[in-house]
Amino acid sequence: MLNLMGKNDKQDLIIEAALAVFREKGYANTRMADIAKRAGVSYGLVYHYFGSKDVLFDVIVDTWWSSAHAMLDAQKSPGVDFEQKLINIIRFFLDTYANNPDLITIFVTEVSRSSVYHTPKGLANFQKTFKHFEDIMGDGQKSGFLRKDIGTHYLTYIFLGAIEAFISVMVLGKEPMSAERERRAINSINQVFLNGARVKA
Amino acid sequence: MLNLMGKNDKQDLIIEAALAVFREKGYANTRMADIAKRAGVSYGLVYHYFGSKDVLFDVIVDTWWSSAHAMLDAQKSPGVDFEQKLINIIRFFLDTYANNPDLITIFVTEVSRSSVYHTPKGLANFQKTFKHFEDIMGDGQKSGFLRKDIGTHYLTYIFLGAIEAFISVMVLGKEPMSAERERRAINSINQVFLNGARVKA
Amino acid sequence: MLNLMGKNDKQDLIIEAALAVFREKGYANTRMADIAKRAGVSYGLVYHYFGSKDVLFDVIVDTWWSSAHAMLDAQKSPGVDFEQKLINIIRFFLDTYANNPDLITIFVTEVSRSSVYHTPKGLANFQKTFKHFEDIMGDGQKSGFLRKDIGTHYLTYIFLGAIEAFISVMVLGKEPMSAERERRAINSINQVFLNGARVKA
Amino acid sequence: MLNLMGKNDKQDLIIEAALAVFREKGYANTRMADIAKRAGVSYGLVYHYFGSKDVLFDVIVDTWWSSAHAMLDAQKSPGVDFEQKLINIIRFFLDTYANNPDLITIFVTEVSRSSVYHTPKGLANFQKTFKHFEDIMGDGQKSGFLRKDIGTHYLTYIFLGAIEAFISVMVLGKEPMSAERERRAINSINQVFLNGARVKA
DNA sequence: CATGAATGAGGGTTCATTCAT
DNA sequence: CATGAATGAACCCTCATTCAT
Repeated sequence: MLNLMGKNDKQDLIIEAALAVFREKGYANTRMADIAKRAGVSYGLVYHYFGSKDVLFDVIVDTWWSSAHAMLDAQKSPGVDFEQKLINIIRFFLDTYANNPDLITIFVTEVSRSSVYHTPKGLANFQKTFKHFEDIMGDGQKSGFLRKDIGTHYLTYIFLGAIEAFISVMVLGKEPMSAERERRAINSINQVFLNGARVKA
Repeated sequence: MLNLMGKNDKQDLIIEAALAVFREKGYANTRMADIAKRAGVSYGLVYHYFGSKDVLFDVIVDTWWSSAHAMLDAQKSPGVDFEQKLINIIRFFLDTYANNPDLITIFVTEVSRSSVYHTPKGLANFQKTFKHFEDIMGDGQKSGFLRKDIGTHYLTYIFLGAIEAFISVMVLGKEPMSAERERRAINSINQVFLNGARVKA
Repeated sequence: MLNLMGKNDKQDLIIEAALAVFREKGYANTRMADIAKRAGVSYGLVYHYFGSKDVLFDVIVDTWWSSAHAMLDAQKSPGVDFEQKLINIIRFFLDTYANNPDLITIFVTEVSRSSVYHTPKGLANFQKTFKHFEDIMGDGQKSGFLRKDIGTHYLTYIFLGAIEAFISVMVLGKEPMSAERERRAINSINQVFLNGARVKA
Repeated sequence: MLNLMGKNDKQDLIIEAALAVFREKGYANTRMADIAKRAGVSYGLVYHYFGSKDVLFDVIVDTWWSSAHAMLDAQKSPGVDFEQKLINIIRFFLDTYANNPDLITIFVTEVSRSSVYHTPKGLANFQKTFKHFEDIMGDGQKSGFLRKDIGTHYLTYIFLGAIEAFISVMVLGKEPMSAERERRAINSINQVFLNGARVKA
């Protein structure tokens, strides 16, 4: 399933082992020896390929940010219906949770807050993502779809926050994903974000 | 400003120093020596009062959870207008950010994801909080204020997610809080959550 | 029962607590705080009276050596029957075990080997005791009671070794003492030491 | 001289250094840094091989108990003359003293009392040894060589006590061993144990 | 490529001791 | 006499990283 480096060799074994161990124990409690053992290689080899624990973690984290940025870039084409864009974005996160739970768990538990706060690179990636969202919200306002009396910042808080909260609860509760759950999540987030939670008069 | 223990003695100095250092460096990179030095006390005194780094951190984290649980409990009284409850909740987070930025920063960067995922106690606290939110949303549905076609889980994702996203962005960007910003945040989150982001027909 | 210092006050409470804790945990694993807590006093007071952990331990150990030296001195009077001397000596150890098990346990487990080997004072006390035994054996040879073809060193090894082995087994096995057991022990040690273990022709 | 692990590598260097340092300073006052320095290896290598100070000590102590148990097992063959068994046992201790004084010194000063009293493993080893001695004494009684009116417990106290006292005095006095001294020790212990110290009528 | 022995700086923790009250 | 808050040197252990083979 996963083949981050393009070569199905020891490097991939190490990456996959690292994903599993980082998810289970968190960055601070992960030992390079754990990763090597899980990958079935000597731990000299981990250094041969990745140089340091930090670099290995970065490789994984970059995988995440790259895919997120790519997905958000893809939503910039003006031809797509706005509501469909929102659905695409939600679906991207849910699919990642379904297909690569280790990766998104690491993102949620190790990167989304701590690493973003404590490293310049993390902050830059976060801000880039946030900017993507704001741009999309700005487009929605320009096209007359979204209300203009709420700043794009706030629209992003609500929409991104909802997705993140959903994913986080799945991760924190280690809940499995299903097609039905995915359908309902997309619909609910979309419904409330666009139409509000209040009963209409 | 802060006086968690009710006595303005060495224990408080240590707690305040710990808040500052944990926020600056994160749990993993915090040295007990840093805390002692910042508090202006000897190395051993931190252990005299708190026993271990872990316990010291827990004391701080418990402060947060306790105040959050207390605030949410207070919203359970049926006499209060539902929309006012939402505003109270949003305001609690914003006020904490304004008055105790170290505490909420530690919560956002060290506790809200990582600790919740990796410790049973963290998970329990999170689930208790989530349950509080769901109960409130359930009350809103029963009273006819909120739509019933969206589950309380999803309503919570949207509302809690929005608040958390807002606070997180403030924390991550180290942005200052102001009365005007607070007013606008409350209004925006409330508006979109209740009425939706879509332009009305 | 025990009143080592002659005053039944805090000092005695501390000594008694120290006896109990040193026996339970051994010197290395005994905390001054444990002793203070067991005695029901603040641990500043332990220092007030005894100055240091080392001194406190020494006070206890000296109690032992003093009583042992005094008993052995008392056996020097020429008027006493030699076999009775041996019995007196054996009985002294057994009675101490019965009346002050903490003290003799500390002697066996903490002093008799380790402290004797590692401290000059311990060695001096041991050598003084050994000399006492040798003198007694020498007297036994001079009076024509003991064989002269075995050096007093070796006679001491056998006799002292037997007593020590008996006491140690009691201590190590935490076995209770009884009058019957005491009678048999005295008789057996005496019998074998004087007449040998071999079946007579 | 000593090669406990069968490979003359770093592990052996560490074991040999540990023997020397544990003997000189005792367990409590031994620093892992001392052992590493004495062995001429880095600090971490001691942990690489032995995991902890405790384990390192245990490895050494197990060496002792194993050899003692093996020797005692070897005396169970019925074909050997009983008096020769006693001599073999005495000689084993004296030879160990001559060939591996560090090991037996550690046993006498750190293990024989304190560790036996304070650790279950130590107690079990001691009891196994004591049982060996009792069995041998029981065989001596059955074969008609030893008197039956003295329990095997007491015969063991006398015989084992004598050996231990002899070795302990050598250790505590740091006395050198010689062939002549060994011959005399064996003869004296054997003589008194079998025939008694009393002048025959 | 691959191994794992070897390194050593770093950090949490302990606990005997001091001293102001 | 009595207390216990305060001190800080000492030490065990961890683990990322290096490097000879």
